[in-house]
Amino acid sequence: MRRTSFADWPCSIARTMDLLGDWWTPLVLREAFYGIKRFDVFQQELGIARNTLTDRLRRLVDEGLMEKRAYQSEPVRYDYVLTEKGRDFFGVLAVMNSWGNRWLSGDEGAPVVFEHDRCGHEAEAEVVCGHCKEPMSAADTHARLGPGYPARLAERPDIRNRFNR
Amino acid sequence: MRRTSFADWPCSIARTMDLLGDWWTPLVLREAFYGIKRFDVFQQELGIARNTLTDRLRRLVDEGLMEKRAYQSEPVRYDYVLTEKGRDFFGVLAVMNSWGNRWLSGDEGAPVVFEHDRCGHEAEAEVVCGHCKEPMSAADTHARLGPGYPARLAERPDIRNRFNR
DNA sequence: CCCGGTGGGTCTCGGAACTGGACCCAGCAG
DNA sequence: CTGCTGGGTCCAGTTCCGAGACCCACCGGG
Repeated sequence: MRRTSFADWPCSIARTMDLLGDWWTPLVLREAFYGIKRFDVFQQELGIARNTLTDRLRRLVDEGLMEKRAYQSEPVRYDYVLTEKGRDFFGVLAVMNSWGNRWLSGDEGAPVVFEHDRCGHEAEAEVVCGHCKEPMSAADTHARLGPGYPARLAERPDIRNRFNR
Repeated sequence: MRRTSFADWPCSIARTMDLLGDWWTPLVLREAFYGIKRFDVFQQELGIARNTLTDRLRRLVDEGLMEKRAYQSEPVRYDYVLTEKGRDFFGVLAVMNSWGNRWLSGDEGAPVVFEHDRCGHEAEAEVVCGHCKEPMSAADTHARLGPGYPARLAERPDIRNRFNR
């Protein structure tokens, strides 16, 4: 009775969660963005069990978000660096950080803030429409079937209903 | 030996993952953004086990992302609607959707795309700096200690090192 | 008055996943 | 030849997850 897999659902959110949707994976990625590369450092900073870390790193490598590199030989030692696919995931973490700063901080304020080097200011991440660059919120955005949506499913009345407004 | 809790870590990403970091919760929220309100519909659309759904909805209500409302009495029937905190989570899902569309779609293209009502165009979500409104990426952003970071921890050399550039 | 349907759940149980800790191995430094 | 470093694997115990059965209040029909 294995966990149901979302990898084949026609939904990028489900697919993303299938890849990264456990408690540790995003934190491993966060460490990687902080510049952590080595197994031991990941392990110490996160306090994660070594086998669990092995597992997460392997999955991230398999899925192409990180790369395992031998950074020396004799003795051969490996480290883990982000690929472009992995670096591109930064946006998700940044938005998650902003949401958490807004809603989960106590009176003392945000634990960690971002600074944007290009403008030199402290700033929260914001989500905007890729076309008009205006903020994008649930109220002014809706979903449509894309080209990759299975035609067979798109016929179903509940699906049509959901995407039809 | 319960799962280690991230709720008290000085990191909004960890706190967010502690709340929502299982496979189902973001999908329940996705359904809510599609306009789903009722228990049965969540259950049928996701194919989630009923007890698991009960659990996820209860946590979302406890954490203030959703609200349980009696929408009729005799018999009393409940539904679940997003609160402001929950609606604000849309950004995270939108960015996750965009990332998945970019990296996890096959040849046939994205399964679901967003349309931004304000400009009327199909558009992917983009993450920008809240200050200068320019795109924010891992390369041009770095993290700093915020006011809510515990002073005691901030002393530690590994922590100082991490946030110091 | 009883039969079944609807909506929103709870109970049970087997299998999977997470955790902590012990163990492993190659190279090298003392 | 002992022990340390770095990058792991193996194992046992506990907890969590998923499927499906069961529950209960109300309603409408015959």
